[in-house]
Amino acid sequence: MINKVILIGNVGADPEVRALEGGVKVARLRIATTERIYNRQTQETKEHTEWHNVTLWRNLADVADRFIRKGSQVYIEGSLRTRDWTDKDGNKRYATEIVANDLKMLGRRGDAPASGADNSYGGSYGGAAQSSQSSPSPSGDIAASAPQEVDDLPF
Amino acid sequence: MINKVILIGNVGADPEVRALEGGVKVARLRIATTERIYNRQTQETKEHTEWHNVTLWRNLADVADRFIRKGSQVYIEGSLRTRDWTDKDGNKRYATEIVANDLKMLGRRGDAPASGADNSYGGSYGGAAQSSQSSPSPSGDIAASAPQEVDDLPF
Amino acid sequence: MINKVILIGNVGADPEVRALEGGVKVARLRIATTERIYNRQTQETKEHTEWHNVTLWRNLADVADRFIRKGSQVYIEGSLRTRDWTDKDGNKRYATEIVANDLKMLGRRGDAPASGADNSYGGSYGGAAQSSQSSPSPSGDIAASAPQEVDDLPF
Amino acid sequence: MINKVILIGNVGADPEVRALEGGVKVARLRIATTERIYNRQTQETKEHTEWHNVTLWRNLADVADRFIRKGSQVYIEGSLRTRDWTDKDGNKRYATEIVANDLKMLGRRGDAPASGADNSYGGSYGGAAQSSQSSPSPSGDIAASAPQEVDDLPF
DNA sequence: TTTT
DNA sequence: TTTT
Repeated sequence: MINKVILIGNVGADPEVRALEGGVKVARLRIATTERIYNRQTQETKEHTEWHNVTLWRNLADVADRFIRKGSQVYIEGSLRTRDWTDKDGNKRYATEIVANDLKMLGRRGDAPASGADNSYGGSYGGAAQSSQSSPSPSGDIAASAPQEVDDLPF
Repeated sequence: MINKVILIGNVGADPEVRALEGGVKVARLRIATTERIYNRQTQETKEHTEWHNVTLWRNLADVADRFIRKGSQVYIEGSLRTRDWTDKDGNKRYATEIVANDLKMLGRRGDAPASGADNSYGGSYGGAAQSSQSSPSPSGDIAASAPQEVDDLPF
Repeated sequence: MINKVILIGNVGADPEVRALEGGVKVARLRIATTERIYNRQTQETKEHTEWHNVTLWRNLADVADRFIRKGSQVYIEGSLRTRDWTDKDGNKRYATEIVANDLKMLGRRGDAPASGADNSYGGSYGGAAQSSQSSPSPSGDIAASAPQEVDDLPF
Repeated sequence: MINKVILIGNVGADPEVRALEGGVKVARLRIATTERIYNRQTQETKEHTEWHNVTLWRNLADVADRFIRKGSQVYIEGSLRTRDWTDKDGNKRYATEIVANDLKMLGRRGDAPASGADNSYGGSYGGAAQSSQSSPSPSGDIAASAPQEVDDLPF
């Protein structure tokens, strides 16, 4: 009835983007959420990083494609989906992913994702990606697979 | 950084509960979240049910053990955790679960999980379940792995 | 950037529903969320009830109108909105409300809101409301101001 | 039963911090959440900024005091609380606030809150603030009853 | 004003 | 395997 996931974390690699037959765009992101856990017994703090597979469709895929790079900090809202199949050894396999329905870029406008600040992008993307990199990388509120509409709200 | 899941759904089977060496209690729940999806093209409404594996520890496991039965409607808040191992065929396997940090029972006090709708509590559960059934079955706000404490809040 | 409220609670009174000029429907709900707070010092448990003003528009208003009654347990997702005005004494006044973008009814189908099970509804609503009462009162997944659409998703 | 608020936004001013008798620390933040709303009729996009009053206690107040400045981007999780009183004109007054139970700083480590983008920290804050500014300003995951710090995230 |  |  309610199946909701909220993530804030860093992107582990540039998004994988492809277009399905029919032109529908899909993107896939790996997102790390790191937490520190204090063990009262041993008085030690341990760090645990969890990696999440996020799938984005259409507009959200496009936003990811244009603005998200390895190292970007993002907010994701979505829902859980587990796919299953039978592998070559005849075993039932499962993979759980988050299907996004919202995506926001965090940090300030000029934020350099990852090591991109100091260099490294050099020539690795084609013209379009290049230019979107050099254009002002928006901070949040891009996105919205279903842009809100209003007509006569009295406020 | 933020790794949060919120579920509202129905429990597919009585909880599996066990105690680890050391006495720590763990429970496992299967929770179904069903959504209806309207396809504008075909004008059809399709239903999709997603099944979630939820793990509860200590107090939350105890609450699940005592109050949750097949059919119960519950609210779960928790975080995603993916375990991995190598199976007998040498393949890397993954399983994603939700580790609960909050659990509330939904519906009203007298709500019958599952077939209880017809008022057939009388004898319909075994001894143990009986007694937990006949004790005041709380609606919500049981739980709390980390019970809130207050001492001097000025409100 | 993110302004999100999630409530699960009981409705304090039947919804107030009206139609604006132009036919747009609006409903207002009062929702109580009660929590129990344990004070370790005094070893006492105190209960605190918080009352929330929820505004619902269009489809959600219609769902509230038809299915929600005093005592209903509901899930609300929405966002915070504070209105301000100047009162007759010239003071700036503020009122904060939750504008809903999702609404689900909790509990099982046959759940009686409040004391409605044993009586009281009798004749208190007009024909339409009556019939909607006697029609299957949906548990959840009614609603959706923005119904999901799918056309070519590969799952 | 569930009374949950999630905010991501920018802080409008340095936190107001004070200590109650007994030494308990409290901080108050003003947080702006801005959304863009597309009006299909007029094909215009309007921007709306909502301001939230957030109250933080003890550890969270301390974190706010040390690390949050005007312009900081933050994640807040908390619950709604409405206080009421009677004003000098005898009117019942209400004020709604969010009592935080989690706080994370967003953006990367070196992120300059507000006008800091140009590296102009030099002398712009008073002594105490200075030192907290010059200490490693963590990006997120400080905070909370279980303070979390990061310095060497590999991405 | 709801619920437990 | 739940619920509607």
